[in-house]
Amino acid sequence: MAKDFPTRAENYSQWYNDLVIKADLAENSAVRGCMVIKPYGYAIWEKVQAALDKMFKDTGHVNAYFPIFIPKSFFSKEASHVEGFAKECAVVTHYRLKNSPDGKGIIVDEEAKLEEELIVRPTSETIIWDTYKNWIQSYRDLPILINQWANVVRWEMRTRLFLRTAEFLWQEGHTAHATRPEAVKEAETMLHIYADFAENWMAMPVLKGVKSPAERFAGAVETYAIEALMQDGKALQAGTSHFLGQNFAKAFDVKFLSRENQLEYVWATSWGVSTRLMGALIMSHSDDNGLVLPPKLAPIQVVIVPVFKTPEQLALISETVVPIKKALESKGVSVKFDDRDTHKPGWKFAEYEFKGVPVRLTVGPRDIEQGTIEVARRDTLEKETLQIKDIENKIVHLLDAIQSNLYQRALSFRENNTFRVDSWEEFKIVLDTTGGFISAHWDGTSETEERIKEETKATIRVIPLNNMPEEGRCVYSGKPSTQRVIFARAY
RNA sequence: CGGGGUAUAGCGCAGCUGGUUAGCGCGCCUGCUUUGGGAGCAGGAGGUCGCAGGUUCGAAUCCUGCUACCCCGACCA
Repeated sequence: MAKDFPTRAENYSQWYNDLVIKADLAENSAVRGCMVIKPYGYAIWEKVQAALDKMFKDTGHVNAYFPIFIPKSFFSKEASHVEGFAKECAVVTHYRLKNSPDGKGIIVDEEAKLEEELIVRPTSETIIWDTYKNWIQSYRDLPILINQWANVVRWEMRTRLFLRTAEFLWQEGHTAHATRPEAVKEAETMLHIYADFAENWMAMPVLKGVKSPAERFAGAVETYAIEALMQDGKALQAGTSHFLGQNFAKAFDVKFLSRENQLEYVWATSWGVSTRLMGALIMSHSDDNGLVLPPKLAPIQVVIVPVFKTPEQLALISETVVPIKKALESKGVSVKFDDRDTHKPGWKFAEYEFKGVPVRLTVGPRDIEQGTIEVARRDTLEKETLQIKDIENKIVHLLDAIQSNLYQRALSFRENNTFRVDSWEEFKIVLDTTGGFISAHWDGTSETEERIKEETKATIRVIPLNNMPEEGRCVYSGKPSTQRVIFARAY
């Protein structure tokens, strides 16, 4: 048990906060609401980026970069978009500072006021569509399949490391298409890529679906989302993909001549995942002993801890261990051999366990004598002593086993915490006891959704894709319903 | 932006009904013994007590103003 670390049962929220800090992932900065992502946390993010970036490129997308500043006037061009973001924008109004007349410090030079204020991007649809206008004249210019990796700013009232910060890192894809079906298909393709990444890299099962109109992205015709269930029974929106229709094309006047020589508006999508995925990753697998990382995203997959008293012993151990390290690395496994003599083995065990390193190998004098090695896995905390022979292949298989065990564990947690509910009483009981996903009938109106939110803080997380039609009565209003939707309290 | 709270060593805190030299735990440094689950002992370094002003012989302690942060709401990827 890690010292000075709360259990999940004691206080889930504090457990999360402490974990992020003590596992050295991130910390609060001098700027309110903005985090410093520390090297270990950033290394995980880089793995996330690398995997996603490859998936995007494999599906024909290319990267580009657009400005961090957006002229204020751009924002007002799409009505629902501005309404959605206006309340959380950082605005640049001046471009120069000067020495304060009273000699104390430095002040804004009022003479250096911008003609037009600049918004620090909360998302880039507007600047990008203003740009696409110049790039698109013909159906031959389409599709445009661009992604950018960037930082964005949303001036949130209350922030939490990774889950909600005023500045965050993300990728945003912005595509332009000649036809509606092609754009819809793009939005769905990207949703499936996100789900694939969540499940196969993060080992995090997700529900795929569309958002209700009330939860839809500002400016979208349809918002697709992947939704994951955290260990405390709350839902987390892990990624969104939007079919934007022709809303932005109309707002920015982006038209093209079709094959039929018709002037038409362009169809659009946008899609994104953010550093919030880090929060999802942490809350999906970690335990009361600290972080638990799926091998595919762990910066260090295997750590080797030598047990030694003298430099001679360490040299002897190194002779055994260094070839193992090289053999593993040649199989694409990242290995750290921690031969520091400034920390004791017990300290290192605790340290790497807390940081979620999937596999730990321990080699000491006993092992050298007997040709063995101790293998400890982080997910189950099991230890066993194995013969060194063929250890590389055993480790590679173990990493795969850990990856799939984490997924299975998270999947059964979700299954055990998903409830089919048919009465309002039961609906409230589930929320007040276990939490989790609630599959219930909904009459399809925003009024009912709003009432449920007011009374229980639960919202519709997704209307699942490929939902089976089912006659029923709305769990709240009792009105006829044609399908079940997923409710939960959410982050 | 409403309601509550806090500010003292790198971190977490005590001291605060005015009174010596501001203390404790963790961490850090040195030495010796240790090293297979966060070692022990000894010694040591580290502070404009958030900022500005006031009361007083004397202020971390009392008063006023400011600032920052935290918690609970409203808002949210």
